[in-house]
Amino acid sequence: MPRTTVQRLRGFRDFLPRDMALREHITARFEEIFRSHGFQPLDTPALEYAETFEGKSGQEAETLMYRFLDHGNRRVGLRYDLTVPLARVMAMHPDLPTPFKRYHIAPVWRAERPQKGRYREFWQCDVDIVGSDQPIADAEILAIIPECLDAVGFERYRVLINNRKVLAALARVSGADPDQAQHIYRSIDKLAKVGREGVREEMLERGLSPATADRVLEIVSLSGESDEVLGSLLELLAKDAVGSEGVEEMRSILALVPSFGVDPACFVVTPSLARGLDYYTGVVFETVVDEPRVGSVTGGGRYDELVGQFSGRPLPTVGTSLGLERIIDVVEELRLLEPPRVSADALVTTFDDESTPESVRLAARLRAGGISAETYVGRSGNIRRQLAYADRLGIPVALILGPDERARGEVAIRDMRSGEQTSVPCEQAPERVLTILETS
RNA sequence: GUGGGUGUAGCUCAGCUGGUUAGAGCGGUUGUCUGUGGAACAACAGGUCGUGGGUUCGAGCCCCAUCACCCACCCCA
Repeated sequence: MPRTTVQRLRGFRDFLPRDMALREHITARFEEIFRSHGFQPLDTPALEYAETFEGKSGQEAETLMYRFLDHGNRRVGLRYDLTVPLARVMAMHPDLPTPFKRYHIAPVWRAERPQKGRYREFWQCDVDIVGSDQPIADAEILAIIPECLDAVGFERYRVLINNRKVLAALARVSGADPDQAQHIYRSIDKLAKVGREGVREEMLERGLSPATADRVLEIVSLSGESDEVLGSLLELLAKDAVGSEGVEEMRSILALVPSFGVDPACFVVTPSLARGLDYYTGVVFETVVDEPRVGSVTGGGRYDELVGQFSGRPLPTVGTSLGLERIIDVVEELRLLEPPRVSADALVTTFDDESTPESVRLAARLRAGGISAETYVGRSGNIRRQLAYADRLGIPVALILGPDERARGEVAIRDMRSGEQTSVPCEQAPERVLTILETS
């Protein structure tokens, strides 16, 4: 028989049960937090008209989109992020009450060269608030980031914040040509990576004058307490109305964040933060961790024009994306969470074919009592093999229903961790199993 | 898209300067053990040495190409 090649597409992964345990645990925590803030669930198709995604995120992003012709010769594409589909949904459902708060946990696809912390199919956990231009919306999104990261054990991270308006002002104030603005953003974004000299060199290479480059560097190198940096920024950009507005926005947002119950110390105003996606119009932010080096684990910002690209009627929106696999990489590397067990709580063994129905009924009784229970589905008999099965899967309780027990209307219940085993009347089985589960 | 590294069993690897039938540990299955897991012992299964070509009497080992994976750049979650 000819065999099919056993191969996965590059950058695509299988998630085995041991992987799923952690993934689901983490997404469940995020979901809990999102819902506790009143965000509602949303899902959209993986595949959409290519046009939906085009002209939204930027040139760079577009080259990374999976696009192709379907059987009906339609130009289609796999979603590149969850933000653009949200904008499309808002435009298609103008009756949705605003402000609209939604979360969306789903895979996205990018045809990049895979490497550490980077895959072609990966999951984003997005929260967005559509239809509010108020600082409280930005503040709530920002506050949720540390709440989520803390919930999965993160201890050291920084949420960098900047504002596109400040960036635009920076380009104007330093005397660059308007068409050089993009070059400036590109270069300064690498400040932390290549240092001042590296950024300066790159700006000169891209045709900026030394005087302009130095002025850019002066502003971008500001660091320290957020209040101080904001104050200095305001002075340096005083002549620029939009830039000053951007600074004030950050000030009012950061002033509100502590009221959400998060420690403001993790937020760092970072004038060099640019972010690549074209649709951002106001504050932008991303979270970085120093160890392990996985790049940013979250990214987001305010995009007030994107919905308007679909409906003609702009809706101010702010949101963020948490990168599931990078967060998992950190959690695994630093052993921040114990992966939960995904096996059943109890295994009911089958002694022989004749008594198997009784074992099946016992498992059903356990389930009715709120215990996840499976009956061994391999060949009956050979208790040794069945206990080994429970052991391998990490099932903490095994039940044995042999002739001796049946004669007395009992069942033997074995605590797989301690090896202790006692017989109890069948009716008491759920109670006994629960006791073992609680103590382990 | 650009640069670098690596490809031998499911996993981690060994394989002496090219020399008969390619090995180990772990894992898997089965048995010792037709009423008891984690241990031990034994057996078995599993490999066209990534693929194609070349050099050679002879290639897992040398050369070329190609593919895949990893790392970095670009960009990003």
